[in-house]
Amino acid sequence: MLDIKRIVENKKEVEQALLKRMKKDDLDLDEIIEKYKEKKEKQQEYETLRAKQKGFNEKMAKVEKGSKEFKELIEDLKDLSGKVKEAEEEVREADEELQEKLEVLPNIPDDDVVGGGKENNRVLREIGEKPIFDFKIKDHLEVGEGLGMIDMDRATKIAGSNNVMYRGIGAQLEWALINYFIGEHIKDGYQMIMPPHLLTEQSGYTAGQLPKFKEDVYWVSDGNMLLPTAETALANLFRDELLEEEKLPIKLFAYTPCYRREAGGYRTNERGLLRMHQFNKVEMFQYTTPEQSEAALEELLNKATRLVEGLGLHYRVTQLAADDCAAGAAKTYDVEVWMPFLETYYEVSSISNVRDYQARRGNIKYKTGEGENKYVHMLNASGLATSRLMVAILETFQNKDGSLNIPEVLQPILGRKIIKNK
RNA sequence: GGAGAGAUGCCUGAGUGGUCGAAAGGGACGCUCUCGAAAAGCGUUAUCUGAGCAAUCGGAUCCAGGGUUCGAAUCCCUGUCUCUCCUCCA
Repeated sequence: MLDIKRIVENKKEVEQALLKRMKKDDLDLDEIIEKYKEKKEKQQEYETLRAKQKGFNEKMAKVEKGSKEFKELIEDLKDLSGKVKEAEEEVREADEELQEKLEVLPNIPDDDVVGGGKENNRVLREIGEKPIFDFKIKDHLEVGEGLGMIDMDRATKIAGSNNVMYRGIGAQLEWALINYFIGEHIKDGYQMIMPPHLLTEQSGYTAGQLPKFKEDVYWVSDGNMLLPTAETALANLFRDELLEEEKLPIKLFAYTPCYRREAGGYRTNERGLLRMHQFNKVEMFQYTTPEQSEAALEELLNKATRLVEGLGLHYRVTQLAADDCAAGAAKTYDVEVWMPFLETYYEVSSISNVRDYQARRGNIKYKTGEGENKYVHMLNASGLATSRLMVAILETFQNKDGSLNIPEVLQPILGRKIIKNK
């Protein structure tokens, strides 16, 4: 949610920034400003009438109940009461219309975010090198199924298509990844959260997934939704709360499965574990003051890249163009890992500064030293998406004989260096 | 799942349909006193929002949303949450 005052006061500037991620035809700030003015006018009208009405209260209390004067007053006031109600209704309508227009606007991109969509994403750096194989490599499914780590057929049997089941050492490896990330986040002073997976509609709204992605999340019969990412839970922790400035930044992380309908269908080449209805992800999250949020974004990016590096995988960092960022994000980095078989990079972490966009929706503020209540800034970052990394690991560390080397950092957790068929 | 009770300011807690943004106590903060502290006394102590340079004036908020009424913290309905008892359980 954008600040209506900012739109009114800096229309040109806001418009220019939003055009980096919106088509001109979809953006009509004048209409919004018009609505805002209309609402304010109606509000004035209502308040004047209401003040008048309240003014009579004292008099009514003093006048004897059954008296002639009393009855006459009531007749007059009935008329006024009707007007007050009408005015109130008009304010409500105008405000609703305003909110509707306002809440679909995406966040204002940061100055250093370029306009346009995916095609304008910028690769900032590539780390490590593409592995070279002296044999014909298999894709991750072949490696994983060959070693009995993944059982797609039975997963599909019990849960339908686009589901996966890890088995034996495969399940252990996935779990070891999660453990590795958890350990690193705890070392860095992040607090671990285990949130509920079934969230209310309101939570989806605050996080910004609703109403836009209503079709993409799973709904259960009592009206709650299955979280599509732990971000949805973490972004709602302090909803309607006033935080203490000294407590900021608040650094959190959570491991949860992420549930997504992926209703739009699958790209045909996204075989196997690349896109699933349920995948594992560790999510990092920060609540900061506006002054702290830029440094926090860099910190989160560093954390994410360090984890990938720890695994010994080749990756690159890109900065997303305005229209490729999630609607709430003002600036987003992606960490993309190299998938040797597909010969493409795939996102394993998306690191976003949402600034006060979610805080406005969720009414999350902090008290400054001067006693002023200000919206917090919020940041989210995968740290990391384990199911995707599994793909990269299976493809990158495979050997000619079908066995798989285990990344060094995971060896102590798993108690072995290599996975092979007996 | 069944039965009942409740939701009021930073906290505890009172509240009659009108003069209630709300008693009282506590806490916190400030001042007086003191070398300092304690104690005591006095005072201050919600948020959002509109107009105004300002003093100030107006509106909203007693869980949320509807309703009744000239007027609602107070009455009615619905929802949410909390607590107690029973039931069921990992």
